[in-house]
Amino acid sequence: MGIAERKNRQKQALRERILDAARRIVMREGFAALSMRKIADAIEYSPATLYLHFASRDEIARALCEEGYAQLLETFVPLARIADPAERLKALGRAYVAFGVEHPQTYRLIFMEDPSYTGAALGGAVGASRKEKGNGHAAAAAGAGSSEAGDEMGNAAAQADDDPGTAALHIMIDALDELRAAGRLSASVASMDPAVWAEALWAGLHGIVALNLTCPVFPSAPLDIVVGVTLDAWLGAPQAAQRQGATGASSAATARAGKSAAGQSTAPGDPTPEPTRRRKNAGP
Amino acid sequence: MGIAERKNRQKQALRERILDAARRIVMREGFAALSMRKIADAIEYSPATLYLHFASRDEIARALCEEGYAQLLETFVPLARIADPAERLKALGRAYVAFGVEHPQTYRLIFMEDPSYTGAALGGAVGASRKEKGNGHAAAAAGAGSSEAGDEMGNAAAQADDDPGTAALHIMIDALDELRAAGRLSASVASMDPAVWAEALWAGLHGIVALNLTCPVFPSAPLDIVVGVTLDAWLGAPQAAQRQGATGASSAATARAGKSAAGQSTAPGDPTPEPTRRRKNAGP
DNA sequence: GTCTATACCCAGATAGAC
DNA sequence: GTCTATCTGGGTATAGAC
Repeated sequence: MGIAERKNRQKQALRERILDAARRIVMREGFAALSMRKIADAIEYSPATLYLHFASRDEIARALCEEGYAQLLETFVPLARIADPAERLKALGRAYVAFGVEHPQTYRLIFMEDPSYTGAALGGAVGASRKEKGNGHAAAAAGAGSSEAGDEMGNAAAQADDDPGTAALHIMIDALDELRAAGRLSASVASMDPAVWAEALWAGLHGIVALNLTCPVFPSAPLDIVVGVTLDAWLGAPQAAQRQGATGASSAATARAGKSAAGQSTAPGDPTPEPTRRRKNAGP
Repeated sequence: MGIAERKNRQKQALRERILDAARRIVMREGFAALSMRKIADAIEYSPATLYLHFASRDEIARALCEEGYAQLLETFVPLARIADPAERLKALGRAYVAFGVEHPQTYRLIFMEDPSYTGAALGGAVGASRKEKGNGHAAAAAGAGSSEAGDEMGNAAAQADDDPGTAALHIMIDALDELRAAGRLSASVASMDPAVWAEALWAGLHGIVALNLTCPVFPSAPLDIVVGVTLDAWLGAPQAAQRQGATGASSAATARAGKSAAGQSTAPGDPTPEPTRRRKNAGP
């Protein structure tokens, strides 16, 4: 019967309208300003109607988070095809920072707001490249040998069945594994546990984005420079360790970062810019 | 006349009680849960009374921030006396992370909440080691040569007249300058702009703390290990770059980090622990 | 200085008419 | 399915009595 299906379509359509409105509010005024009333107002429905589609404001927030992770994943996917693992990883790092800078409220929501939001889309992906899932917490420091086990399901693009957040992180982890397998890590970090290495790099990038969103005096140098320096520090400035006189940048890779991280189009298809700095009280 | 002074003392005392109560609420339930009503309730005064001491909730928040920065500075001061600049910088880094982990809500408030809070206590300190104050934003990348200018007022401990936040950051920057002057930076980072280097290191540490507070799956390895790896990456694992077989840690320095960052006493005199993870709705 | 009382705002969520 | 109306509870801030 087509009738039930049409009703279903309509229901889905309204659900999308709700999420659209919610996303717009979050992008404009930040997550704290998101309220059921405002959403209802924006879509010209009564507040009560929202509860026919979402059980609570929290559920809407969670849906927005998933969208955010998917959005981040989308900017990663094309970069996953870069052949050279080091270049790929650098491109991913720059894209990660660019995403945070271009979608500050989205980034805040999925990575800086609430542990339950951040955790929802991350099924314990980090630190367990191909280890068992379990809470690898206890003895993770002694797991350097387990990373070259089987290769089935290991390819980045094939992980789309995971949730987006996990998939995005796997793209990074896979690149790291390749890099390690190729023995291309700079001498000073080659001996470390890859999982720790990955988390430390992630922290570095997250720190750059987070400080940029919250700390007015950061960075004093252009953002791309700081990003380039961080990537070089972890991935190793290609070979020549002794070049001196270069003040801020280290290589062509960093120079390119200037373009890619500052420009607005890291990946195709994001129609919605968010205001760069959040004002104290965004509302009128 | 002693009468006016006594009244003044009483007024100051109540002000302190207000801040005490506010601090306790923030530590227990997070900044978002701080309200005038709750403070008034805690000190058994009427809400209206609070407005005789603070113009708004925001003013209370700002006062709490200053306290937070001062608290952070206190944990830095004793470490500023470590002679070796590399060791000093590592100790500072570990203390920084330890502070964030031990006082999550305080750290959130001063570094992750609102740009105006974070900016209030930071008079443009970063990136301008001894340069003029002005917004060194534009050409900061070309300033590698200006760091050994004059030494008057350059000593870390002498900067107590600055606001606490700035002073704390200057302690780190000074250590970096010394390290650079001594030519002790690892080869791969020796050629960089010190200001950029400092900001990137700061971002790395901030990222570790921030992810630890917000991302449930971070880190999978013990925190101290990740901190140690980050410090080694930026400060250089002392000399031996080729040691292999060490899985997570790299040196005695990292091993020590395990103790200092995990233990509860980085600095003397903080009486108030905060719950480690923030629950979604902390209130009953 | 301190209180009570209150004005005025906002929120999330639900009951029950249509 | 959608609405109106409402419950319940929170918040900032102020007026005016004491």
